[in-house]
Amino acid sequence: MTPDVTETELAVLELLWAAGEPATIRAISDRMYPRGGAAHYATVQKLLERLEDKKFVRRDDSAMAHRFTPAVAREELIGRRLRAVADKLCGGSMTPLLTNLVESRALTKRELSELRELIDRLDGKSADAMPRKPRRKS
Amino acid sequence: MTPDVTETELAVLELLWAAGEPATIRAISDRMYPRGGAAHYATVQKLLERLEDKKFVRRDDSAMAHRFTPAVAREELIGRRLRAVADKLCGGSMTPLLTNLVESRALTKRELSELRELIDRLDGKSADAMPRKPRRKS
DNA sequence: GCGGTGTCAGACGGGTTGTCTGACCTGAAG
DNA sequence: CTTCAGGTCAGACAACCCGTCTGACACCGC
Repeated sequence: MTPDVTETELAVLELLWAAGEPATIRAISDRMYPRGGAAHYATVQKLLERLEDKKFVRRDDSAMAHRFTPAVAREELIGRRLRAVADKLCGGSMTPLLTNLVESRALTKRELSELRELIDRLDGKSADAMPRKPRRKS
Repeated sequence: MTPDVTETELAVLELLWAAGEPATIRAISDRMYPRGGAAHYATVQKLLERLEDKKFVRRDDSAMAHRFTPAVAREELIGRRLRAVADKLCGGSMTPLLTNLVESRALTKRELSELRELIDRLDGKSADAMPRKPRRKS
């Protein structure tokens, strides 16, 4: 369930994301393997086929040269992998990931304050308790 | 470089973490495969060997029954995987992970405020020259 | 000696992954 | 019509990984 993409499949996805519009196999192939022959073309073809199977790209086969577009955004992929980490290592809870990130000093002061802003915004929006005030009901 | 552990290898690591003290192959094997034979024992042996190669466990071979202890903490593993995600999907920057995590609504109000506490603590410790608008405090 | 308990090296079988080949289809140029 | 460039599809292929398992050997206490 909830499959993941391979390294090379990810490279294809990256190109699709970068393209911003439906792309053909040749377009991808030419970028991935400049002066690559028919074999490389076929490789890309197979990668796209597998990506389609896993629902990571959509295929438009109305025209003769099929057009492919990403079916998931990069953030979606990030989310999946984060959830995978949380599932396997934290019993599904995301909090340890957060604390690990914050404590690892991998964040600049600037990022820290950005994060604080984010929390404040979300805290105010999604929930019902405002600072210092008791809750209301929706 | 920077190898990762397999699903089953992780199971072994979990047992080592849970044990809290150096454990022998048999101890692990008995827990992983109750009423498992010599084959399962050998499986655990191989798993530990590979874990040792990857520097995830340390081996004490002074006594006849070697004792194994984890060489990395769970948080370390979490950190590695997070960094892997960041490297492959965010060009190495951790920020997208953060925003994704926070925006995914996977956090309860309680966790949010805990996180805020953490940030406040860390931010205040590392440098406190930054004036901040008053934040409610407990 | 012998059985129980270790260790170590290595094979095996299935699955995945990237690569590549071949047969077929189609539309346009010669 | 034939040819041919460009597509599509199915499938083979080698290499690798991973969990499993086997076999040979070492050590100890009885």
